[in-house]
Amino acid sequence: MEAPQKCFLHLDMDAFFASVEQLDHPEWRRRPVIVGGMPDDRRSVVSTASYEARKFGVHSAMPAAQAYRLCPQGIYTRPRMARYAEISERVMEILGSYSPDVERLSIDEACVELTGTELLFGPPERAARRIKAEIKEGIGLTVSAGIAATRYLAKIASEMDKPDGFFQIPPGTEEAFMLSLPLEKIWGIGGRTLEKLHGAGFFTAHHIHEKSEELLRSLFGNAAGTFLYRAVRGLESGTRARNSHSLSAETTFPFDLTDSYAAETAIMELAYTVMFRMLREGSQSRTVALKLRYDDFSTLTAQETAESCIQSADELYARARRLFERKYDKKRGIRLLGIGVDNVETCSAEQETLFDFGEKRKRAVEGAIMRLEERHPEIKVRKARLIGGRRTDKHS
DNA sequence: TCTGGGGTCCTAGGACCC
DNA sequence: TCTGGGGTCCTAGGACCC
Repeated sequence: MEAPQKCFLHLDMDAFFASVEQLDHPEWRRRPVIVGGMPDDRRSVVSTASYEARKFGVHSAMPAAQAYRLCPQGIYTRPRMARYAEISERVMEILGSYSPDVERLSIDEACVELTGTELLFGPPERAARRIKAEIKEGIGLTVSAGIAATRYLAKIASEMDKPDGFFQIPPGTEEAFMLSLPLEKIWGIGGRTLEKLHGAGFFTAHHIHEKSEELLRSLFGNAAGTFLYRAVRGLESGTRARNSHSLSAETTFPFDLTDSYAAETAIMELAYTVMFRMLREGSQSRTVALKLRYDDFSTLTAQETAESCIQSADELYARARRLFERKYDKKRGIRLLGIGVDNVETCSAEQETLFDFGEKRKRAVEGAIMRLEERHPEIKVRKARLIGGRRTDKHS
C-alpha cells in the first residue's frame, strides 16, 4: 500500500502587530505604522513595520531612531502583546475547525495538515482560500498561505507571495522549486551561513546540489551539512524532538550600568520575573543561566546546574548573583543583563512534597503575590529594594 | 543611529564513568 | 608502558528564527 501524499498549509499573518493596530485604529489604515520602541527611546528597535512603512525602508529589528529618520511621518506605537495574543487565539480557533492537526509555530504562524481533509473541504487550494477568506471576514486581517508536501516547504511557500499571498508547490516539483530559490530565501540560512557559503564558492542552490553530503558536512558541520544537502532536494530535515525548554528575561539598559549594586538590583528584578513565569506554568529547573553584555556589545554567558531545583525567587537571585560575581569585570559598563532557567520540566506532585517547609512557604508567598498581580496589574508587589530603586538596604 | 527580547538547536571540549 | 573507546552530563558560545 502506498503512503498517501501528505499536504501541509502554512499560514503567516501579514505584518501582524502593525496590522492589528491598523484594525483597532481605523485612522491608521493605509498609513505607515511602526510597532516597537518609540523613536526617542534609547536603544529601542522596531518590532513590526506595516507594509506602508516598509516602503520607506523600515523593517523589523531596525533601531527605532533610524526608522524615524527614514519615516518621520510614521505612526509609532508600543506593542500590546495581550491584544495580539487574543487575535492569535481566534485565528487558531478558525484553523482548528479545518484540521485536527494544527501546529502553532509562533504568535503569528501556524502549520495545518490538510492530508485527508479533501472530502470535507475540497482540494487543498480551496481549503486554503476558504481559511484566508474566513480570517479576513471574521477578524479583518490578511494572511499569506503556502501549500506543499512538507511543513518546511509549506513554510517557504508562504513567504513567496506576501502579503495576502497564496503559493502552492505542486507535488513532484519540490526539488526544482528549491533549486530555483536564491540561497538567502532558504529558511535556515542566515547571514553567517550565507557568508560561509559564499566564502566556499557556493552562490546558488545548484552549487550545493552538486556536492556530496559528506563534503557539505565537513565544510559546514554535520547538522548544517545534512540540512543543506536535504534542503536543496526538497526533503524534510529530521523532525526535531523538542526535548528541552527554557525561560529567560533580559533587559537592555538605556544607559550602561557602572556599579554592582545597580546590577544586582536588576538581577533581583529579573529573578522575580523568571520565577513568577516558572510558577505560573507549573514548572521547575535546576539550571540557572546568566547573560551579561558589556558596553562594547561583547556578550558572555554562564550557567550552573545544581543538585536541587530552584525553590524561590530569592534562591534564583542568589544563584544568578553568584554567577554574576564570578564573571563581572568591574571596569566595564553593563549594557544588558539577563537571567534564565534551562532544562525546565513540569513539576510533579512527588517533587512538590520534597520542598522543605521554609522554601515551601516562600514559594506559597510568591504564588500569592503572582496571583495578586494578575488580578490587579496596577499593583506591583516587590521587595522594598525594587521600589524606587533607592539604596535603602544593606546586603552582604 | 549603532545593534530588543524570547526562544531553539548545534558544536566542541572537559569531566567522569564503565 | 602505552594508553581503548563509548556514553552521559555539563558548559560557553554561536547561529537562526519570530
